[in-house]
Amino acid sequence: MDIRRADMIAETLEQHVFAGKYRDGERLDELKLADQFCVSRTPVREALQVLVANGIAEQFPRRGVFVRLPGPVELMEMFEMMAELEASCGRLAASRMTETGLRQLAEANIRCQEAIDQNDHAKYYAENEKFHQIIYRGSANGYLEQQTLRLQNKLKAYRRMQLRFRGRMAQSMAEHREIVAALEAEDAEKVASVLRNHVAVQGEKFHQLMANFNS
Amino acid sequence: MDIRRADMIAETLEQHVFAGKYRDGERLDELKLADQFCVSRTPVREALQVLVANGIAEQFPRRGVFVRLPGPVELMEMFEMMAELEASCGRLAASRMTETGLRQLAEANIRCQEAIDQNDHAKYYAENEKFHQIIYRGSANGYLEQQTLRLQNKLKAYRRMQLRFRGRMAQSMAEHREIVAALEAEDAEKVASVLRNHVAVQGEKFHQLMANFNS
DNA sequence: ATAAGTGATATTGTATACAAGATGTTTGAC
DNA sequence: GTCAAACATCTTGTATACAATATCACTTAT
Repeated sequence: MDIRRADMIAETLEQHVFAGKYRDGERLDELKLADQFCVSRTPVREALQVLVANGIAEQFPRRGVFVRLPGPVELMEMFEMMAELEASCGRLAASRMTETGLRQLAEANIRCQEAIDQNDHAKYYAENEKFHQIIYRGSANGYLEQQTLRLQNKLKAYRRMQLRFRGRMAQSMAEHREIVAALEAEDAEKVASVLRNHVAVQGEKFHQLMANFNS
Repeated sequence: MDIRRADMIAETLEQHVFAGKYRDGERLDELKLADQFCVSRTPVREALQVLVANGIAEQFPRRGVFVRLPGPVELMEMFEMMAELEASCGRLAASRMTETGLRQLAEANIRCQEAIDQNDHAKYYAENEKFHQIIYRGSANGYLEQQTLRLQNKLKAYRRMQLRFRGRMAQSMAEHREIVAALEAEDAEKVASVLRNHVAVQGEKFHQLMANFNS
């Protein structure tokens, strides 16, 4: 699909940054990257512009482009916004979710439960992600869905940690069931509040991890 | 500040698109733009990459970059998301807004009222914008604030129309007072719901305009 | 007359060349 | 020995050159 190498480079770099391959503030050397990707500086520079536009890197004129990883404060803010977006999706989905959507949610939940029974963290993580994405879709607002997916993707790397907490998967599962029940009852405010807390707890768990890490 | 012409070009192009200087689907000719800005294609191309990354234009490999204006459906979706974001800001601001913030809100409202008394639409528009931005700031979440500002800016051109409705300014003003009262009472849910409706009505008014326009 | 094929043209994508400012080092003065 | 200034080097920003593909017009065959 993508003939443009610049696009492929942008995508690859983005993944690398999210995967933690670069330290915060690290300079993205045009020549090195050009060498790495076996291209000239031109497509690399176009890719860097995209990273900067997406807030993944920062540019200082005539100095270069530098990786810009979110600090603890910004991360908490992102988690908080994620909770708000999910709550909004849930609120709208309460009255808009189709039968098909509800069925998909039930199916996703079954697979989540399977993952718990098998103690398969990776599977739970994947199925949990799908569960939430079905709700975004259920908002019947393509723009909101897209923006929410973007932030979900940005937080992916950090969300992964928090499942390690003892009993978190089981609790998360119970919350899923509560969410589905509220959606079936079309109780918009209930859906919103449960979802908000369900997601916000991730931020708090993450905060805990950070605190433990620093002590 | 900006030595990079590519950045200036990107900003200018963005403004031009928002100002309606291009039709939907119009191709952004690299050579013409290079000529217009008196530069080579290189900085123009880097600017176009930024527009594409920001969703203002779409790129088809080996075909070019095309302006991508939101259609009626996407616009309604954007307005709806705006209402949700404002509600979220208000919810958080209810418990976080400082005394200074509340005072600024009161001052902004005074200037809004002045604008109404003078029947000065432009002034009302500007002061109303500031009023809302104070609430974003009041959320004490820099990330959320930034994202909300971005969407507010994107919708600026379309929001302008809806003030033309008879009596809209006065009604909007009354809602502002209700919002401030709820913020002072630290009633998070009340703030959220009033703000949501206050913003959502813009989308509905816009919808009306579109319908009238098409008949 | 229409449709398919072929060639000319135009436009994008990438590489290279050049210009200008930032960085780092050496030299010299105090 | 330290600080500052001049110089060398490196890196970014822009222009130009080249390669490859899409577009369009024209021809030709059915």
